[in-house]
Amino acid sequence: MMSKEENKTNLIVNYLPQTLTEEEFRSIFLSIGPIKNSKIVRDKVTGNSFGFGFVEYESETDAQRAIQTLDGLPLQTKRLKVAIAKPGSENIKGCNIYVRNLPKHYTEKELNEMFGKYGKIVNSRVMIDLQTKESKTVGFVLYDTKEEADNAIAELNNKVPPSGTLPLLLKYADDSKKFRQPGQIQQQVQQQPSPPQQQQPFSQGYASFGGPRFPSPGGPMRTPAGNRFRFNPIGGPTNNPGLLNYNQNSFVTNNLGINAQGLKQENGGSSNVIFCYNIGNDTTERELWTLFKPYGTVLKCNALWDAQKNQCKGYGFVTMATWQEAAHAIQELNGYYFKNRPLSLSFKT
DNA sequence: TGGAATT
Repeated sequence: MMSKEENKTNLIVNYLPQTLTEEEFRSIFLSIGPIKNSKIVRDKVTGNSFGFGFVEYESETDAQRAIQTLDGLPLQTKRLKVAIAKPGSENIKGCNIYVRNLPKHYTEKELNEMFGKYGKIVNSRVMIDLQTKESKTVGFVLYDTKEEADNAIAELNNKVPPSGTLPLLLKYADDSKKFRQPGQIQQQVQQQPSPPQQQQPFSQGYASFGGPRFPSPGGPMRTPAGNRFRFNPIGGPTNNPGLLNYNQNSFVTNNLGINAQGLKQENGGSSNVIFCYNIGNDTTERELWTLFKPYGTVLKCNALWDAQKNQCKGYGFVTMATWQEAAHAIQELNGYYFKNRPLSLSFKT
């Protein structure tokens, strides 16, 4: 058996949308290459996703390609973070610190400066209030090792930062494990993707400074904001500057009501139907469903069939549950390469 | 008193 230190094929994937199914998760990563296994980590009792998962590839090359291609992938209101998973046997628990009483003006930058002295920071965040956009003066710092976290708590707990007035309160973030304790059984895990579930409104995403983003120093490559790409679950990635034509800091604002590139609520706000042009002539309705599912509840997929040529006519229609979901899908997928063709998406007129 | 980074 290969020693765990050599294993560079197992990836940890963070910031998964809450509603992402195992099937969708797998299909995104399968587009890179063959997978040994994949799993979204869930609460054993409720089945709720913890928002992260694992994907193990058969080859290191594919694992690296998955990082290059999928790290930073926008999915619903989040951006995936993809990195090599540390071997489970390592001392990787208790590395996450919860911080209270941060000075109001602190962002991750100041947090990293303050905490970086005590070790390698894998991830950090400052929570902000969605309404006021102000810091909640609460944050998290995830270190690489337990020793670093221990050291930071010993050095910084109850200390008043240079620009602050209150002493910092530091705790191990998951010492209580409240949310993982067995509670009352609510419902069994639903394995089937159907029936269509109600999507969470865009505004329910969490926020930290910069919104869901490419987190802090120390981790593997971050896709820079200037190197945006679209991901095509079937045809592979391609550069496309049209994606996320708002800056990362406006993520939260955009989640509250999409208003991008000509997609305006006044052009009906009523049509849920997307006209999909240039889908090629071998595209199935199932493929369309897979393509659009990350953007909401797909009610109907239709690929028009040419009976004479016995092939798809090269266009179709996809009906989403709401105008917002349709707008979101158009915003994300228009111009995006699907089976080596740029999709042309618009509201059905 | 708080999100979701080790199955």
